Amino acid sequence: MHDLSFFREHLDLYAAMAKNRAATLDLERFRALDRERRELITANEQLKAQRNKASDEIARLKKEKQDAGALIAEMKQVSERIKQADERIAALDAEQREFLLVIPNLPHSSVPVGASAADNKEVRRWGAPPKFDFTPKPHWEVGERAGILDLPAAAKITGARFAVYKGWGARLERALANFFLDVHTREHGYTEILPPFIVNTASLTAAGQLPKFAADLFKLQDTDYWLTPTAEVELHNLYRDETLTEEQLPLCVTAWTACFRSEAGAAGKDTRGILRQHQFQKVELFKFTHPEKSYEEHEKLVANAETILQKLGLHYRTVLLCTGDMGFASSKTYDIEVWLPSSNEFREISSCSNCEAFQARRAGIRFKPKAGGKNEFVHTLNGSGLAVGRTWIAVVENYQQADGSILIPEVLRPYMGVERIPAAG
RNA sequence: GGAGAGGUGUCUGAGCGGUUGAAAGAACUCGCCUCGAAAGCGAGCGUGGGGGAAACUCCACCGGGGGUUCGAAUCCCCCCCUCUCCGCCA
Repeated sequence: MHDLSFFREHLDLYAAMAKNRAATLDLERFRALDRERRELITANEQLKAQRNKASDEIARLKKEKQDAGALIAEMKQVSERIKQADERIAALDAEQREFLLVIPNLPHSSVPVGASAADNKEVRRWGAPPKFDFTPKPHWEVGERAGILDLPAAAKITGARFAVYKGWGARLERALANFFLDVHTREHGYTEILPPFIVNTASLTAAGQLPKFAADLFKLQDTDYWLTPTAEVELHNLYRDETLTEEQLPLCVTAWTACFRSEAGAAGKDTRGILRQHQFQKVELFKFTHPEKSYEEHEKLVANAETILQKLGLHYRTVLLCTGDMGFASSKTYDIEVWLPSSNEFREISSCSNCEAFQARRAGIRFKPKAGGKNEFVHTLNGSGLAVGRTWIAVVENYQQADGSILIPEVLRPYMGVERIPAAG
């Protein structure tokens, strides 16, 4: 959400942003709404001041045993007018809030302007694609052959876009999640959090998923509960409506969770294998930072995520998303894309965003400046560190062997207890 | 799920219809004292919004939302959360 007075004074900025992000924005409607609302508030506050004065006067008169009847009668009228104005203002507030809640964040000046993923900018590349003396198979074939992935079973238990991992496959998923958490907590200074996997409407609104993207989420019937689409929601809301001290910043947390997405807009896309699932595991990185340090911290966060791929020896590239491809709440986003040899392409495995004060304002997360002065909103950053399921795919595809076995990267061996997943499963 | 108790400022904790934005204590900040510190003494110390160059001033906020009233932290209703006991359960 945007700061109201900033928004009011920089409408041109938002008009330009809407164009770059392919969003629609009816500024005339805002102007009319804003004008009416402010005029009403001013007038109403004068009435309230009058009522407050009169209340004191009534109290005084009563104490002195004098008649306050006339004043009470007059205030009865005033109160009625205040009540009507309050109702109208509440309606305008709601309307204005709805208006502001669906406007995406302003992109940072370093973000390239563009319409789609085609305009994203590759900023670096690490490693090289592995060489095979055979044709590498897609992960679902390798997984099925090794007996570590059972998609028909998942279809029976639940439905499409779900997976059953078996034996070493399940072990690999668990090993990856543990490895990620260990690296981020021991080497990168994040505090581990294990949050609920179910969140409420307020949390989703604060993080930016609602009200605009309800269709992407699973909602629990007859409750205010939703399955979390990402631990970003929980981690962000850890400090909702709280004021941190400047000394606490940057506050870095990480969490492993399951994530649930309806994938409503992805019908027919990535239907083979487990690339796009309704349920997947992810280790999330999240930072609450000082506004002046957020871009510095953003680079560090991306590096923290990249470290995991380097340790796993997986070839990847890092891409700066253009205005048209960024998420709703983000000011600047890097995607990390890992190499998948079966399709000869890079696929997203992490998305790291600086949301500046956009989410903090929605959630009321401030900090008290050391030097004194007004409390300010923190900047929030989030990123996958990494998506576990997609890393599973990358390991299985990049380390598959001609005989159907899968070599385990060195760093994972302590977690797996073996050097390779045997061909037979 | 049943029965009860409770949610007030950074914390503890008063208030239970009218100078209460909120007593008191603690913490914190500044000053005095001290070689320094502790104790002591004096002063300050919530958030958001409107107006003003500023001094300052107005409005809102005592879990959330409604209601009663000239006036609500205080009375009534609904909801949420916490705690205790019982039941159930991983």
